[in-house]
Amino acid sequence: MKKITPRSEDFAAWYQDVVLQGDMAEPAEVVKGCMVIKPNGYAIWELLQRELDDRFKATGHENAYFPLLIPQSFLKKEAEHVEGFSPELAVVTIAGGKQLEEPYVIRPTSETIIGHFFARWIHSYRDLPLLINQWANVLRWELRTRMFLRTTEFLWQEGHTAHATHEDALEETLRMLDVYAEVAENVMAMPVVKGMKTLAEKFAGAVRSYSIEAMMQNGLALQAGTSHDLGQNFGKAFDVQFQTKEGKLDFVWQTSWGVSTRLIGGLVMTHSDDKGLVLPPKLAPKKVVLVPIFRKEEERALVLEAAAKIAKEVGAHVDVRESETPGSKFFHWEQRGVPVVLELGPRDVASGNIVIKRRDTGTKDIVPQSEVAAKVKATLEIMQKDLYAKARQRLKDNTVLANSIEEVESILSDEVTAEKGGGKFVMAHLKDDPKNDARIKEFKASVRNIPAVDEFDGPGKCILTGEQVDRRVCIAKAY
RNA sequence: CGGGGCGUAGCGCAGCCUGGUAGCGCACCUGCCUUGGGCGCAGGGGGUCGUAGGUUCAAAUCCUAUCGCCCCGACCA
Repeated sequence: MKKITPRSEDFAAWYQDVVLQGDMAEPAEVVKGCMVIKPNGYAIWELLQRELDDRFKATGHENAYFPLLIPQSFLKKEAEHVEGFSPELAVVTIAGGKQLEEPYVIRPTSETIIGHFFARWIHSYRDLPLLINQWANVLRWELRTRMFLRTTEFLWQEGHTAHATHEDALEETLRMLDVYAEVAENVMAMPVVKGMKTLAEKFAGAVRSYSIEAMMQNGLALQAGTSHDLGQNFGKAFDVQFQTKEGKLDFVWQTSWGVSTRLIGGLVMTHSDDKGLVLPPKLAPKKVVLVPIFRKEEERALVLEAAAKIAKEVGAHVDVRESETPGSKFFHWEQRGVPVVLELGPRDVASGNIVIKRRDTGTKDIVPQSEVAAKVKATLEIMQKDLYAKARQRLKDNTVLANSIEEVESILSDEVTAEKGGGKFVMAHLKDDPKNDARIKEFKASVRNIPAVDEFDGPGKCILTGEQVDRRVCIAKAY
């Protein structure tokens, strides 16, 4: 059986091993940079989709679907947008055996084509706000890919909304950022730093971008979700005008926001260990698996009967496979991140007990069968909380302050970070200016965001320009 | 696109230097035996050695060309 590379040895190899051994996905092989999401991985995505979609609906959004192909000219209508995405576009030039008069691009994101349709649908302030979400695949020709974290094609949702005022649009932008942060923390048990992107790092075509940033076990940052205040940029590019209450014409104020299957990569790198996948109970397709154990034929019937009864009570999957031994079943479910595994053998049938094992801590408890349902429920709840607490502590322990550019650079230097597992979130005072971002990039780090909540010491002088800024920004190396 | 590595059974690899019957581990199939952390034993199936050309009596092995994949970097959710 193939071993999982320990995190301490090679974090990137560990990540690949966990994904493969957890049977979540595999490289598509015949399609460059793409992956096949296998049932075990897709089930996690479905649970995550449900959690997100429920919240989108609860905040007034409706789902819709727009075409995969976008006329090439659409991309060019917003200057920054085309500049930002051009390098990574795949273009359809031939269809039906004929050269197309105007090529289509395969959507890298859908602001442009949605903008086009918004222009047709919106005429009055009464049509606003328009709150649309799309679940879709998009394609970006990335130079380097990693399963879930960055693939050529990926699955995501993209919210697109139009509002009558900038205030409304900004409120929406921040509301959805909050939704993302809430799902990340309460569902994925993945703490995040919520904040505003610098001007250098914002989405191509946005006025301002906001993000949630998570810290992986090696200390690298992962941008886990983004929400954009698009201002009137796309409104003007696509002529999305409406008549105000006062009878004047104005362009709509738009937002867009998205999270992707990348979240699954973040989930893996937040909780999993050297034995394989660890899933927070809320995102575990199988929360409880019961492994029956028996020797003799007469034991078999007794054990399976008891197992079926208990499984029904606690909602467990019984692993009845004849071809595998209990030992191999334990490894099997461990690698797949099942939060709780129950062991039931002749000893337990005789004593009326059952063995309950937690995936994250590896601890085994023996409890009376009469209490197993309550015990499982409690264990799942505790595990969800513990995973979050552990990740929160890691984020806290690896967030440090720095008061000079030299200090930032030395903390993030190659000797201690990246594959070595010593990555940090470095908090420093830095003016939001692309020139300053460029200086940070010199040592392969970036400003992740300017936190919405200042948990540190308030205003200070920019470590590069000496100008007064109102809080520290988060600097880190990132995926 | 720059640097490095690799293409041999489903997967992971050895064989290549020094040309001569296609090999190992895992997985798979059959039977027996086992089952509280990856059971064991016996038998079995499966490969135009990435592709194309060349050298040779003979090529996985030597030569030439070509295609593809992976890793590191630049780009990025």
